[in-house]
Amino acid sequence: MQIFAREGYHRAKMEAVAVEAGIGKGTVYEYFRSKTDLFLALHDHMLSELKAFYMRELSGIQRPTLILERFIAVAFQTFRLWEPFFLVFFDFWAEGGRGEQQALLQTRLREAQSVSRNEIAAIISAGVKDGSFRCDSPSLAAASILASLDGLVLQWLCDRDAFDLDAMRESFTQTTLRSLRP
Amino acid sequence: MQIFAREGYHRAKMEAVAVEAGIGKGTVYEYFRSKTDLFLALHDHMLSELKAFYMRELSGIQRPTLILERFIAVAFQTFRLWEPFFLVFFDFWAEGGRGEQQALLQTRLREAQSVSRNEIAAIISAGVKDGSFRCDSPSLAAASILASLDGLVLQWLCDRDAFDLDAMRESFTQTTLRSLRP
DNA sequence: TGAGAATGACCGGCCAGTCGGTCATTTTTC
DNA sequence: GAAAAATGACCGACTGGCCGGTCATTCTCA
Repeated sequence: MQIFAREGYHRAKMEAVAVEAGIGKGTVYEYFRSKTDLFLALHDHMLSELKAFYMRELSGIQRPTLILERFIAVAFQTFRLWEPFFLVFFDFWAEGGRGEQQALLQTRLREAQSVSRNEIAAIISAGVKDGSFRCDSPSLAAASILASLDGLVLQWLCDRDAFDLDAMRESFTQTTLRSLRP
Repeated sequence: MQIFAREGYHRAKMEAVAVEAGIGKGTVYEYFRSKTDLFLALHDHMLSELKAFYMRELSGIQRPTLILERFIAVAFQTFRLWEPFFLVFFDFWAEGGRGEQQALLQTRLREAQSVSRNEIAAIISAGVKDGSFRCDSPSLAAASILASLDGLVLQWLCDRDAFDLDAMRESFTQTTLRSLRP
């Protein structure tokens, strides 16, 4: 992750990965068939870690409004906490948008997106049911929220200084919750 | 643009660019010092074209509400119209987030971001002044809107089928305008 | 002592960038 | 106005370095 985050997939050298891991280059190939394989494995690992983090942080909360509020807060936390993760993720997006050639990668990307979208949509739906939210299409709303977060982390990473992350979180939370208010 | 969009910066070959342009590889180097130089020039060109497109589509509209509504509509139009552009832009984001090494690129990225943010913020401010909007921080709101659009195009390109662009535009427009309503 | 883990020198494909040369067009000269 | 000279856009074969992946050898440990 260190190497891929710093250099990007294409510039990252297997030699550097081995050195960072404190092993020989050949040893890397004992565990991963190829560079692509390593990269894919890294992605899967990070994604499951991230998911576990969310589960941990959101477990036990009942009211949809609070879950959503907390979700956004946690998302903003991950920006800083998982900065290398997102740097690596950039490469996935860049490749995944290309399609065709990168079928494997694209499949994972889509799956990850749809899983998180469904999860958020479920929370919104629950909120609609118990009257704390009003929303015509929870799925669209979920996609929109996730897109915003993607876009925000992207902007932040491209220009950390121009971005007051805390102010943005505050503002974004308010806006999002207000847009769902009955 | 064709080649960079289809292959991504790193996979794109200068040879392929030359073939696509119907010239010899050597000739490319008569006009661009290096691959990076070509890529940067492409970016600048596309950005100014895009800007011109927005100017054309938004000129003459007076009321802030209508400008913003139209802006969002045009943005969604560009998703389809400028698809290759955004594919290329992915690479810029992926590299620009890396910093250090890519100083030139990052500078451009930041500048482009801040220019568009200021433009949107100005529209919102105008709306606040004439009473058609309510907003504590036009700058934050603008950043949020742009981030959403970035994230949406990203999601769409990664999975065009799972995304009803028109429905999303409709929903996003309503949500955004509602969040600014006094 | 041998089976499996670890190693890093090495190989081969790849590709950005170079360079000597061609040729159509323009300019100069007589 | 025609021959000669100058120009510079264009070309693509070639090179040098880079790096993913391999494999013969060394190491480790039970």
